[in-house]
Amino acid sequence: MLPVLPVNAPYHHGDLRAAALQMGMERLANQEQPDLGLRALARDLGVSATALYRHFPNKDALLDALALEGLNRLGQHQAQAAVQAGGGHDGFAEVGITYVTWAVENPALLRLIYNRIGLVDLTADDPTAMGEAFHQLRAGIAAMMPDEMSKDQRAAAALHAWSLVHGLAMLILDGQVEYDPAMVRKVVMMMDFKDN
Amino acid sequence: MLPVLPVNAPYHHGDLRAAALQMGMERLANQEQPDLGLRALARDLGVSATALYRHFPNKDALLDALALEGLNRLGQHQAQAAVQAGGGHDGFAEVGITYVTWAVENPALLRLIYNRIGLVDLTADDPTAMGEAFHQLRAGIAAMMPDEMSKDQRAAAALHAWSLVHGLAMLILDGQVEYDPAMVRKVVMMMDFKDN
DNA sequence: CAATCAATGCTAACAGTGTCAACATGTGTG
DNA sequence: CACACATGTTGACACTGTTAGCATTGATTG
Repeated sequence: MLPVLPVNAPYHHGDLRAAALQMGMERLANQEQPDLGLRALARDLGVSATALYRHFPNKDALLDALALEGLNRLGQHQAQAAVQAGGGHDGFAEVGITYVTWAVENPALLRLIYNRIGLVDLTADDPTAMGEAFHQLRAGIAAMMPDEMSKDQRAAAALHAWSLVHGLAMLILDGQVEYDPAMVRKVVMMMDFKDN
Repeated sequence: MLPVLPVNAPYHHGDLRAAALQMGMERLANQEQPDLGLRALARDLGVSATALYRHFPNKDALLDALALEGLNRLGQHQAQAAVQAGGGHDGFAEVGITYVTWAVENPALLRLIYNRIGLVDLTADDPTAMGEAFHQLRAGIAAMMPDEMSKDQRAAAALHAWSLVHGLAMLILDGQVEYDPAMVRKVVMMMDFKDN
């Protein structure tokens, strides 16, 4: 939380952009409702509030950068879980459990990701970095669906699975459901794709 | 959006509390990202900003009141859907589809509900009105689970179903998934409880 | 090496917010 | 009628994001 001294200091006060992002990520990791205000961040960085405007056009851009970093971390985490878990129903369920677990361990970050993604036009011609990272996450989910399904079935099944784990994660994050790893496993394993 | 003249005017300027809530609900119904600021509301109500403090201790209390109203509407809507749909797998799926549809039609309100509920202590001795309304929604879901299940199974199945529809609704609201009623039906109908 | 220039940072200010204290006004009751 | 209380207003404070203008540092170039 104290001012961070970056290793690389190419400019007269250091790599402020990286320092700001690092401090933001720390807050997202350590606090349920982190204060990501520009002034508050700048204060704890030992810098004037307006200095951040040399690195981000506005507050939203800073939040987007944090969300992108989080999205990349989530994507990596999920991809790694996918190779470890292998295929089949149980393997896929394992990946879903991983998603919920990550959400529980990074509540503020996950919330930021989805808050920010909601504002991005995912159908734009020039896809943003965030749209790109998000697309990869989606593709990873779809790739795990059973081979014998038709294309439509796969799409529906992927959405079904994603909705389930995302909804469960959100309910836990919002405090409606007490977090219980055994319960999470039970609920996710319950998933089966009725062929109708 | 213009100043609202209440029918009952028991005090010298009218029932400001009801007028504020009504205006808030209108904004939640008509705008994706409604401005629920105290000053903005008061301005459009034709009243000074601090007047609202005679009816709500602070801004959060106003938001809570709006969320409670939304929660009650959602609960009523779901209860009605439950009696219409009847029992069984298809009946339950119908109720789930109703949930998603309501969410799509009331995006800002649903978001407010879940944002506010996250801040409520649902295990408190003196349950708030919101905790109460929320508990009823939960009970309604659990009551629809198949009779032949054990208590634990029923709890898991209820959470499974709730997670699915809530997650699907959230993904649509956040813009990751295009809203398509047929797709929603397909995804929800896919639900089946594997007995493991 | 010295001069220039762009990158980076600072101060001051503006509009907006939630909130409090003090004052004003209308309403109902003894 | 007079009093008390509920309600509404004004003014102020601390906070926020943001912009304009000025200062400083580091890198580049003659």
